[in-house]
Amino acid sequence: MIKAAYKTRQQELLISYLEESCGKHFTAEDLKKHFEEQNISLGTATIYRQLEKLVSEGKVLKYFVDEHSAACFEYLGGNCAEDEQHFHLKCEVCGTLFHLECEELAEIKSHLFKDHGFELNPFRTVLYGTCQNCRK
Amino acid sequence: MIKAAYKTRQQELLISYLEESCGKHFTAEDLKKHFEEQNISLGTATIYRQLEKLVSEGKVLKYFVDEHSAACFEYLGGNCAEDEQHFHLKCEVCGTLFHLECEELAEIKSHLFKDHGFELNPFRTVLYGTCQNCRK
DNA sequence: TTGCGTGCAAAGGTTTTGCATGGCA
DNA sequence: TGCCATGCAAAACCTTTGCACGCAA
Repeated sequence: MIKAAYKTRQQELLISYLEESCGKHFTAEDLKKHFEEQNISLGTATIYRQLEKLVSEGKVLKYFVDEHSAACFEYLGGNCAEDEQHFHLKCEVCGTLFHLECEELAEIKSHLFKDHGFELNPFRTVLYGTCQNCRK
Repeated sequence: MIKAAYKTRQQELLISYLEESCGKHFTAEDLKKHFEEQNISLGTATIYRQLEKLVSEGKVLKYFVDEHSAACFEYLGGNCAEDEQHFHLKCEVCGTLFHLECEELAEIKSHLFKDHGFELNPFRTVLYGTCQNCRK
């Protein structure tokens, strides 16, 4: 049984703002404030529910900058969502989000699968570390 | 000004249990339950405060598996600290947290480093997916 | 005796949930 | 009309903090 998935005004507002802001990241509160400033009402629960859906579709990435502070969300865009074959690297120093090419993903993924029976979900996985620039 | 750092019964109990359970991970709640089962009283705040101290001393590792669920703690001190470099695999279905062996870690890590200049932080990174059991 | 550690309960912040209402198809 | 999405408030959740008391040195 498949859910109907209606289109709503709130959904469109949220997605369209995220699309505009590709490459930036937001907390749920950031988003709420943004719409408040425009006198657009968007409930917190709605924001979380929409974001969760987008995350599970691979259109938005969710990650954590600080240990126990709010989650960050970042739009990955239509083009990225299409092909499943990429990883996300998050630099803990500068905060940049990198996209890792397919070959490496395939390598790691198949390694985990063959040797450990573990089927990796690249949508949800974020590799944390330090990028080239920040290591200097 | 240096703090006095008293030795307490609770502290000893906690450390000794962690030492026994080297290589395993716990949430604060796991620890609390463990001591409750033995009819040993150990307040939640005390557990957090002791763990925090151990983390800052580098004897215990603290990491986050799921977005907003409890932090995991793992003893690093003493004998097992050596090369206990491992990855964390989290099954999205059953919720189990697995520890991945060293060789694979090294492989993935050096790959990212050599080919992408990215220095992976294995403590912070959790690989999400589906484990062998849950794929059946 | 001094002052750190403990334990309880309350506060803190983020996210989820229940439920009535609104709105898409 | 049927049923999903929304929004509010309350609940849930983990963790931190305030404060009085206990206990190590």
